[in-house]
Amino acid sequence: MARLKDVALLAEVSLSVASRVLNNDVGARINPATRQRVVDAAQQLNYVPDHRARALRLSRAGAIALVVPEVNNAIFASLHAGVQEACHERSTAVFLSQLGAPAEGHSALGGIIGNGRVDGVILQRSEQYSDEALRAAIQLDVPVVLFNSRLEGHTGSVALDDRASVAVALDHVAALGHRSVGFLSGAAQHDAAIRREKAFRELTVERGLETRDSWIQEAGWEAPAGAAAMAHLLDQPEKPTAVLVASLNAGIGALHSALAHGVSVPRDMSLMAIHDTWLATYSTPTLTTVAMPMHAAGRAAATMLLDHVSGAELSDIIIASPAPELMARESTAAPRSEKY
Amino acid sequence: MARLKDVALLAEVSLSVASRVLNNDVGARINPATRQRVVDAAQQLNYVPDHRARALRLSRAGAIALVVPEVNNAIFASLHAGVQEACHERSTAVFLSQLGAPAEGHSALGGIIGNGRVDGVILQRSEQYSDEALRAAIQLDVPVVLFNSRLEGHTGSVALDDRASVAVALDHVAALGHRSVGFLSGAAQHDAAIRREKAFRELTVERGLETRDSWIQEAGWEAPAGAAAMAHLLDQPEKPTAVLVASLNAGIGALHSALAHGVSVPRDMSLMAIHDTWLATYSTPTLTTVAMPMHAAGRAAATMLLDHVSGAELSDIIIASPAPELMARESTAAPRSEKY
DNA sequence: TTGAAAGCGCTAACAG
DNA sequence: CTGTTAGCGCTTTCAA
Repeated sequence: MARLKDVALLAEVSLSVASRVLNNDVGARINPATRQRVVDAAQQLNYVPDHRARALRLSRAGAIALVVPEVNNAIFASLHAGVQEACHERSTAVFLSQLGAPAEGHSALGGIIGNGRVDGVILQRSEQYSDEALRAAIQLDVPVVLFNSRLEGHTGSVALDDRASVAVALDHVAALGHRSVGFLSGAAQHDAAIRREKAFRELTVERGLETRDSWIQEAGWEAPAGAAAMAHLLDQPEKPTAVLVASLNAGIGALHSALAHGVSVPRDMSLMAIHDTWLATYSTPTLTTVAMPMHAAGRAAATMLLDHVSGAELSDIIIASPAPELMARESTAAPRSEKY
Repeated sequence: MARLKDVALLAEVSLSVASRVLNNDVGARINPATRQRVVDAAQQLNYVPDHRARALRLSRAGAIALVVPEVNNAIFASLHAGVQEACHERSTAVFLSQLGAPAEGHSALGGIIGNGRVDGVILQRSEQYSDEALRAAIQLDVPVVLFNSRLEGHTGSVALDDRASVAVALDHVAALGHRSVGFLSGAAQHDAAIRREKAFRELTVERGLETRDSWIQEAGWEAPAGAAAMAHLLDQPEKPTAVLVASLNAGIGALHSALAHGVSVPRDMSLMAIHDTWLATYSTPTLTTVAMPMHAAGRAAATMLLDHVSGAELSDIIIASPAPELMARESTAAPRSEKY
């Protein structure tokens, strides 16, 4: 492993000159010939700066952490890609970590990202976190940007336009002729889930769509929760003709549950979910979804974080563009009772 | 941020004593009272060692990277968990990274894990990598343990018992009464795919099951490839009554494709896949799979890597236990033509 | 335009 | 049993 010392030696300059050349130090007036010698030497020795020493000296890790509740959830694929992209442009590495329930939470987060391993964190809140647990978990020595979650007293968040996503879905089923619609929401602890449910209640009224408390079931984000919520909904004596699920994996669970109960989708019931991944095109029937701008959100979160590390202020923003987009597939159709 | 210096000052000891106490230096004889003072001081100041300084001094990053082709593939969930578990026990952080096609490969791997950011890498080969591309990508300054792949001249790998997994699946359909079986394999470049296909060809013969070259289609690991391979298979004038898919996501794609072509599963065709994730229980019909010991494999890979960092030799091992386990679900049944 | 030297925070000889 | 000291490899004043 070539050290800076070796480069300096080969180029016959001092350490400091070598360092300044290799860092493109702007204020440094270096003789072009000298500069060239250093560059050549570095090239020849295949020099790569030692990351640890740099980090120590600069008090900068050159890396950030992206922390999500479930690494394997495909929803995060494009979020991750967006973060990577923005960080790559700024020569920053991205570490992906999983942070589940609060129990393992506090110490785990500290262990992963504490002590200067990273310069900042983008945190996607697990639905198991209460506000208090979340607050405790982010008491770190590094800046935290929350993804699609806000916290009283914490500045630094990037949120999706939850209301718009619900509107897109409701417009779709309304246009298909549905008059009654149910909602399988996220966990009540999660502010994004609360926002989506609130939007659902308000927007159904606005559109003159019928809904009921018993048609609004708490589901959570993953398939088992979605399946259970759908089962509850199907227990009701009267059911809506269309159902919106707050998250895709829960939607997959809800679809399975509906089919297992003998409900034909979309003949008996239209089904939609928020978020779009490859899964939606490989279920049978394929699932109508609302694609959210996860890539842009990832970019925005990473950019905000890196700017902050360089001195800028954190802020709370909503990603309104690109707008949530309807991906119409087989799981939605005109309600059976509608005769034309 | 409290430094070791502050702890030493508060405890009224020298830096070295503080360091030795806090590192539980075994050979160090420290007065219990002194030790206690240091521990108390550290506690009181909420001291956390600076990771960068430690890494520099020890030439150890205290972290490893787990590199997979597709972070969001649920197959890796338990692999990841196993790695995490083993690393946690050794106070090592795990960074999860994605490494796709070779183009972005070499530099990407270097950027992620080069320069002392991690002490080693567990690498799950992407099926897009040829042996040469893989060899180029792992020319690093850190040890690499390959997961479920081997490379001529490279020591350090943990593989699954591919042959056993195929055997379990074939035994299952043979017991159900099937006599003809097809196989949607992985990419031909990938040695694990080659092993599974070889095992398939040999074991069908052993069991007296019929198969044909045209029933063995290259599929790859993800859903689109599985769907395409199934479409090809269904193009054949004669078809097997049972099909094994080499990987779960491809199996989901194959299932979708079969249903879309009007093939009823399992009535017209039984379908199985290797690897088990939540997806298999939320498709309709649910998918019969062979669960592989991914958790154990993850533990083994991490343990081997960390042992190596501490001086032990790398080796090439196969995880034979727990053995591949059949998860019988709805997608397999007795063939229709079998009359009882 | 270049070099010498200090020191980031920590650990590990080596002395007491 | 405890303290002093020399760096790990790098960047950055400060001086020449």
